[in-house]
Amino acid sequence: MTSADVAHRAGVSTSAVSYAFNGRPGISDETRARIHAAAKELGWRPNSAARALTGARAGLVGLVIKRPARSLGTEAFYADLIAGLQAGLQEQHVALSLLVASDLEDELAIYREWTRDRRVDGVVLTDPRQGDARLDLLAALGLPAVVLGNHPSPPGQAPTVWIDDGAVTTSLLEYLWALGHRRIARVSGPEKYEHTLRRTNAMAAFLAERDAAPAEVIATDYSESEGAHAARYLLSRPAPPTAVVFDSDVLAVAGLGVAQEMGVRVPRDLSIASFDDSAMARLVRPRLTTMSRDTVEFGERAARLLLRQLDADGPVASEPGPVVTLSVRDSTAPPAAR
Amino acid sequence: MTSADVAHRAGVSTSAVSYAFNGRPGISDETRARIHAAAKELGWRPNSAARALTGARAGLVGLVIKRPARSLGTEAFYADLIAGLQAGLQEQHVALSLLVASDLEDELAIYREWTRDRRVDGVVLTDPRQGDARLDLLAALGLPAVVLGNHPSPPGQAPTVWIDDGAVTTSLLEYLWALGHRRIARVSGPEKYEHTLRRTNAMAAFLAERDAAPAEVIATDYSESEGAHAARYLLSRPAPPTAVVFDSDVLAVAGLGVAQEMGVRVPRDLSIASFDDSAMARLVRPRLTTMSRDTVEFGERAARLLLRQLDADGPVASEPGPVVTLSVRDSTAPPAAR
DNA sequence: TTAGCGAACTTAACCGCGTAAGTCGAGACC
DNA sequence: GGTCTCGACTTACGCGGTTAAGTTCGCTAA
Repeated sequence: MTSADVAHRAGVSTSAVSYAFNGRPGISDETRARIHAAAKELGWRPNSAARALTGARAGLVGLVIKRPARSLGTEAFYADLIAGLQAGLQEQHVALSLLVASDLEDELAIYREWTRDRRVDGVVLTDPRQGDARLDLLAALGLPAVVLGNHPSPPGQAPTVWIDDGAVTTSLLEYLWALGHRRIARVSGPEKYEHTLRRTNAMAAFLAERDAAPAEVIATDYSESEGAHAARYLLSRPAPPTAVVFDSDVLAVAGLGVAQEMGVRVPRDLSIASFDDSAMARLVRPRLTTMSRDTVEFGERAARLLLRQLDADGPVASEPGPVVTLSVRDSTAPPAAR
Repeated sequence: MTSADVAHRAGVSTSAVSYAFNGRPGISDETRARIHAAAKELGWRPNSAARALTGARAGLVGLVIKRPARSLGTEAFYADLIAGLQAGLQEQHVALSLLVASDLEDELAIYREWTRDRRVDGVVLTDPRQGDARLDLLAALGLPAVVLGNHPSPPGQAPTVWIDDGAVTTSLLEYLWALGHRRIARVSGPEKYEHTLRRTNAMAAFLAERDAAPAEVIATDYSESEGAHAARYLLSRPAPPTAVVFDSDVLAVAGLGVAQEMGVRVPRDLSIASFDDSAMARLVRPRLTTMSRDTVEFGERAARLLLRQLDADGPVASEPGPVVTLSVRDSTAPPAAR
């Protein structure tokens, strides 16, 4: 079953089939329809390897995950993201290829190789940093990309599906502030990530506006152990915070566990809130108040933006991601009266 | 950078390069070494699209996930599995391609398409059932596969990396029995899966051997809501169980939440144990006693078995997966004296 | 001495598609 | 009426490998 079969059935040459399938001019509408009909009858679709070989689409999009492989399962983010990307790509019969890189050099090498072999048509980038080396490399390689980030990307760079973590942070803090919390601490992710910085800055601005003392922020590597450690530290201070926000739900659940062990009642003695929602946040007791973002939808949008970019010749504009909403559950309450 | 460049540098023809790289005879050891040296100097590796086109390796292995896309993130299993597969495949520069199927028909269609396009060299199958239609199709298509299952596969079928869920079940029950539990219930996964059946049978046999009453088993679709529902039902019986085992940790955590809401103290009034370990089991309070299996390792073994099968001409033998061990944590204790 | 043979390579024909360059016929134009 | 142009296709070649079918050549055996 090759394009020759389709060509024969439609009474044309294989190049006519190729032109028809790639939406190129030089084929009358009538013939084009006849070719598509023939292909449909035979159940033919262009062989992806052959297309990749001639420099056309490979029908494959890549995602590099730069985390220690073992930690992948801990967080729902990547799993949800993958599910979303999948859904978005499937519409155009594009598959997703996954690679786990151990460090930046590794990741860059993968992009080089993918480009060299035309293995993928484009890639999805997560966890952007400031002055991200990957963006420069991808631009140099000419490999189309879409970034999951915090703000529209500057012209000339890969488009971003963005969620403004600053605004999200502010919403969450407004809620806690309204409850009456004045000593709010934060257990964050690594400072190198842009979203971490954005949250930090937004929090600082929020408190400054209200003439409150700066928040204590403890950075972690997102691991349970560092989350637990940070929580233990915060709760054993002379004047412990009345509320702690955690950058991920794994951190939050780890923190919750520590609180329970220390006999700190949540939410009575301590309110806990988390960015990042997931099943875990709903499953623990008390259930966690979180900022919930539809990660699957986030992935779907990224996939579609990437496909649009592949179809378009020129640059494509960034676009906002799904709306983030506050899910108030049982882990937050007004601070206990002193 | 093509094989011609390498050939030129080594002073041979491109076919010599091809033979050398594919370990075929007809090339002297000396020449072979020279060719490999030349390739290394130039940083050349065969273009995967071109190889796929001629019917050789595509350098891609497929994994179809047949779960509602939204639920992917809930369970750590797939994420861990993916991480493991990745690690195992990377050794031979084989990538992983992922597809989410909504139902069996979908999944079968994907295998057909992958075969037709030679898109993947082989696939990994999870959640085998009895008389699994996928195995028949894959055999018919001649698409190499590896199954993550419960027992060595019968000759002529795709090899399995197996973990005997029956034995695992028995271990867990022995522990609970030794603690003194006599009314043990179970919240299981869907009955259609082989591992569910194996556990059910093992549990029945275990109790029968000890002249105990058969256990109450409630099947769910692995969702939090059905898990919670099952737990609520069990705990409101006239003579509630003193211990409940859950087939997955999501179910277990959902059950734990219900117990806490109902004022049932864990582990004092009720012991909870789970097959499937993950970060969540360690993060909740009380921490869950689980049978823990290294899912990442499971994936790695599957990947290596698949690669071995691709290299081998004939059939490859099944092999045991990683050892499953009991992790005793805080959710189990002797039953309260009546 | 010469046919025979196997090891070591090379030549050439694909694999299935994309596309630049060519062909052909019909209408436009002067 | 003859040349031009343009749309609609076709021919022919290349992408980067694999591999069946040669081609050498040194060596053995009768």
